[in-house]
Amino acid sequence: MSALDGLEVRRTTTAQQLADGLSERIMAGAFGPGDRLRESAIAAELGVARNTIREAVRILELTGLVRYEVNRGAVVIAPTKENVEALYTARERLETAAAARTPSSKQLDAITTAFDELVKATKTGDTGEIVDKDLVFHQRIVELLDSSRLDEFFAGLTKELRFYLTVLTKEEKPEEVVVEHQVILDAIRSGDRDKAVAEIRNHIDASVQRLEAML
Amino acid sequence: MSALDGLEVRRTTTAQQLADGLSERIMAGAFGPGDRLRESAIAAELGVARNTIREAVRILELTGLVRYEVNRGAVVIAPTKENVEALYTARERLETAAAARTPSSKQLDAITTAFDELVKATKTGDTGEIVDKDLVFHQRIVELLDSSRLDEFFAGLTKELRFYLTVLTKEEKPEEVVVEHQVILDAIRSGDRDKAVAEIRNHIDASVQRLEAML
DNA sequence: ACAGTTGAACTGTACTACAGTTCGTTCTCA
DNA sequence: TGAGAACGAACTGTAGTACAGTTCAACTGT
Repeated sequence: MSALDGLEVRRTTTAQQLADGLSERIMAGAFGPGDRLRESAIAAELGVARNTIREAVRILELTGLVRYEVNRGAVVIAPTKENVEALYTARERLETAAAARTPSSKQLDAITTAFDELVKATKTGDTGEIVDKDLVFHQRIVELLDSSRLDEFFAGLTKELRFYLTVLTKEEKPEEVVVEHQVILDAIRSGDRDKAVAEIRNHIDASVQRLEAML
Repeated sequence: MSALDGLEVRRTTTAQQLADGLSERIMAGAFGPGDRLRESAIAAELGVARNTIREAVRILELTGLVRYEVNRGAVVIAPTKENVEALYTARERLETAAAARTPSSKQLDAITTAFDELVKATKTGDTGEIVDKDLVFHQRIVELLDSSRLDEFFAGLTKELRFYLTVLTKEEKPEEVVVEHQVILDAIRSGDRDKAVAEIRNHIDASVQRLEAML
């Protein structure tokens, strides 16, 4: 801990801040899936130049929240059946591969802590908070793979996942959320790798099915 | 097969074309790793506006070839020890997870075909060609995961890998390349999943070690 | 109903301008 | 002579304007 900790002066660009802001708004539902992001409108509203908005949107593309279509600009990704399936399949492959590995004690701690925070969040009843902690829990699982690149990739998926997870979580009782994750945590802690993999597969399959039922 | 197949008019933007062009040049070594991409210079040379170059470079960032640093612009990724390790670790996790799955006969065919093409390429002696086919072979393995999102992610890694692989391939006899891959193919075809995983791990470990020896 | 036309809205790209950063070089003073 | 300050060129980040080409929905005439 240095005396200068946290003293950091704007190590970021306007475009990056815009990207963050837009990202939040999109997830908050200000733009529905499939909507176009109109550059001039946004630029005018936020008081920045259009090219800056364009850069921000390129950053959003990087995080997977929007896709570019030629001459139509940026479009918010839509939760088609195919998208959801592709997303959850990738998740399943990563998490099960992760669960098949032997965790270090540090990693085990991290997962346990994440679970505790999830439990705490369910008590507040704040959906956003629950979703956040839910995602962190799964991120910690993926970290068992010991691969920074895959961690980053999963973090990208996470942004999209939050979309869907928010919907799911609103439909579900907090206790259920806790139980589902408790099972996974227990399986991992028990050292029974096959069980852990199976439980994760379960959890994800169930989510996909509930999601698709809604679409 | 429609009568209109292949009839497609410029379904792409200048920025995209620039990104493709720059991408090629970077891989051909026109820019060394760690070099900065100077916007005005490139814009002037190619006769396009600076903001268009900026967009092109953002696309390059998307494919992972460059990274942005605030107030320094785009920098070609450098092959530090950490980078190489992170890249190859991700590769190893994906490919071994893939090899642990049971291939469909179609997937098996695809891998076999990829191998045959690799063999053919080694006979031409053209390094670029060999590297291409090598990468395709591994891409086919990853496709065993049945996840389009992971396929795309791996394709991204591939762009970076080509860098390193070109170096490695130049140092290696074509017959060795064939043998190394033959072993993997055989293991997969034999249905012995553990062996397949082990051989892949082997192959990748060997590559990393040779690479790091060079750095 | 429907093919064709039109026009507004918007994207893709170019050009200009300037403040703020970075970084190598020169200058300064001990 | 050498550490550090000051300078300046080169470049990035952002703003703003302009315009050609595309999309799309409304309008038109048949």
